[in-house]
Amino acid sequence: MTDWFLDCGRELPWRTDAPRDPYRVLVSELMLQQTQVATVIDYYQRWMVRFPDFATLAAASESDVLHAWQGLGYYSRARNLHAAARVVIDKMGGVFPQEIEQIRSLPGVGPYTAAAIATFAFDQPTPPVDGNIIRVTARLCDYRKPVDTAAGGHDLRSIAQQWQPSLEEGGAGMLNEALMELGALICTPRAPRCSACPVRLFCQVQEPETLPIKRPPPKTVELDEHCGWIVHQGRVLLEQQTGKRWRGMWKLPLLTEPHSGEPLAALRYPFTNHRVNLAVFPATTPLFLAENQQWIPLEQLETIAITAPHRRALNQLIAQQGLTTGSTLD
DNA sequence: AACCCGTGGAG
DNA sequence: TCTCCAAGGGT
Repeated sequence: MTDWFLDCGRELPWRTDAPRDPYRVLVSELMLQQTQVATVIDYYQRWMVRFPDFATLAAASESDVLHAWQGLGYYSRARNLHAAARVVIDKMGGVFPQEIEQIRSLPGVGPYTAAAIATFAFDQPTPPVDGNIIRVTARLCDYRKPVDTAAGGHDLRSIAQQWQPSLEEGGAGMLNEALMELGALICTPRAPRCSACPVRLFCQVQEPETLPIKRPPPKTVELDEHCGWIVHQGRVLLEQQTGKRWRGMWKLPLLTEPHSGEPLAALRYPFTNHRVNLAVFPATTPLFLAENQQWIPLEQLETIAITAPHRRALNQLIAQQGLTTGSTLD
C-alpha cells in the first residue's frame, strides 16, 4: 500500500511538509469536508497566504474569513475554523493538542477530522473513516450491509482499526493517507480501476460498483426565490443573510410580495436537497432600508462575500445592463 | 436518527 | 439536463 502511495500518490499543497503542521492539516481537512480536491487546491493556497497560522486567523475578522471561503460552500466550516483558531490561541496557549479527545473538542472537528489530524500530524493509529475509506473497506471485505448507520459505521471503523500499526511501529499516517488515495484514484465510486489496484489480490468484492450500500437520499424539494434588482447611482442594494443558511453572506434582496411579469434574470441552482428557481425582478428603491440591507458600490462587489448563485445572477445582470464594475468579478 | 448545511465536477 | 456525490459536522 505505502509503496504504491509513494509511487502514485498525488503531490498536494497540504502534503508538502514533514512532519505535518497541525494548522495546515486542520485547514485542509475542514476545506475538504464534502468538497473535492480539485476545488480545494486554490482556496487552500490563497488561505495559507492570507492566514498563515493560528495567530493570524484568530486575529482576523469574520467578514475576512467568509470572504476567503466565498464559493466553497458549507460556510459554517469557515466560522468553525475561525472559532477553533481562537480556542487554540486563547484557551490552549497557542499549543495544538495531541490528544484526540482534545482535538475533537474543537469546533467543526468531528470524529473523522479529529482522527485525520491525529494520524496525519502525529502519526497516531486512528483511522480517518471518510467516504474513501468507507468505500475501500466495504469493497475489500465485501461488506454488504448499509454503511450509513450506527452499526455500519462501527463495523467499518473496527475493520480499519485492525489494519493500523502501533504507535511504536509507526507509519499509520502514511497508511491512512494511502487508503484514502486508493479510494480517490483507484477504488472510485464508479468504474473502479481494479486491474491497477495494489491490493487486488486481497480484495473479496464481487461487484465493486454495487458497494458501499447507502440509504436512499431525501427527495429534492422545489423552491421559488424572487429577488429585486435595485441600482442607484452606481450602487446595488444587497442584504446580508441572518438565518442559518448562508449566514453572514451577501445576496440580492428578497421580495416578499408576489411578483408578476418578466424577470430580468432567472437561474436554477441546487441547494442541499432543494432545487431553487431564482428570479430577479426590477424593483423600486425602498424608502427605508432594513438593518441587514446596504447599498454596495459596484466596484466593491468583489471585496465582500456573496453566495455563488447570487454572484452568478449579479454577473448576468451587470453584463446584460452594460454596467461596469471597474474590474472583473470572480 | 433524521435533518440541515453549498458548490462544482463527472458521467 | 439530470443525477450522483466529494477528505462531514452540528443539532
